[in-house]
Amino acid sequence: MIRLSRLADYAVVVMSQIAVAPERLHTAPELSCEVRLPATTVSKVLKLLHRSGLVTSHRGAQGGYAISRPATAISVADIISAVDGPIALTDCIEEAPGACDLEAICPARRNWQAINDAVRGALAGVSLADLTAPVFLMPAAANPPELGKTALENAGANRDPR
Amino acid sequence: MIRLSRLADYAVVVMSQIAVAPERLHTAPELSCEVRLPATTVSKVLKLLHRSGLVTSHRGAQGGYAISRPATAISVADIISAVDGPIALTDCIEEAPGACDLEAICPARRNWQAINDAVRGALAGVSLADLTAPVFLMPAAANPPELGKTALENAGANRDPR
DNA sequence: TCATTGCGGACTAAATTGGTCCTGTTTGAG
DNA sequence: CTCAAACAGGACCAATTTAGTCCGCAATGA
Repeated sequence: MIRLSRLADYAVVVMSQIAVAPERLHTAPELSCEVRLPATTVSKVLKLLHRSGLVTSHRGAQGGYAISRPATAISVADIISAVDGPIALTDCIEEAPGACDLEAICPARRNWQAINDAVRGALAGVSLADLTAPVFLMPAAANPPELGKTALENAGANRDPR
Repeated sequence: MIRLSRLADYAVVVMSQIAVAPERLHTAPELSCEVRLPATTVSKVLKLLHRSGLVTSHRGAQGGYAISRPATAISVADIISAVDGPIALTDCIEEAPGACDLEAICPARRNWQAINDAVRGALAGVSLADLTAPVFLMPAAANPPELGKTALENAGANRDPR
């Protein structure tokens, strides 16, 4: 189903929650409660987010987590890859060459990279700030125009209310 | 890992193979051989592709599968959803409302749809013809660590080479 | 009429994932 | 100085999902 892992889903939700009060520290139990997810699981997610530098942590009593940079500077792609590892639709994207014995003959192989980048671009085009905004506008508006047309912008154009 | 199911991967490869000789019929065993995948599995994939109308089938001796429309009119998104079902990154996209008890409070929920569409758009933007074209390769084959310019943009530009 | 080929679904085995738990370590408060 | 609150890291198990196989049936052309 080309589904996101559940942990990645959680991560986005948790990050959104933190982003609501960016200045404050948030403890794992507190977030767990706000977000209605098991404390241990939330904790696990937070650890992963911390490892990738998306949140800062403070140990000890009165400790907790805080967002490490403005929500506009964190993309959904960042969050997903923090929990799930690099965004790679197929094995042959991250594996060493030779891992797949089809390499020589597979006409698609060559282009998986492009497909993958398309998806990654789409996810990179949505920031955490976009998510918490009450109404999600196409982020092209929110992003520096120097980036040029983003995948999401295109995607937005393609957006078929199927 | 936001990974494609292996079956979806296979499906793309198999479709590519069929697309190479669009006029001919291809039997499952034949394709299995060309693509170096177990015959039973290839067969399974072909059945799924047929159900979604991506290939036509002819039973009986001398039967086989053929592509149902020009490769330019089949997108990667079509193939993936034929095998894996609708492209839905999270549960709450396809499930009935109320399935998730976070609905009321989750600030991200509302926007998953947009993210999902972005990804789907990216996949819909690449056609089977693009995949089989020898030169779908984008100029920046080694893409930058930062994903400023997106693959989709390039992909879009390369679209429909003939 | 028979070999070939697709059709549909049931079933099993393996891989992945989610979720829990346990044992540190750090640090502020009392 | 001590204790409790909080994070850190990893081992572990259970449940779900997925891949892959197999079976009997149906169609069809030689």
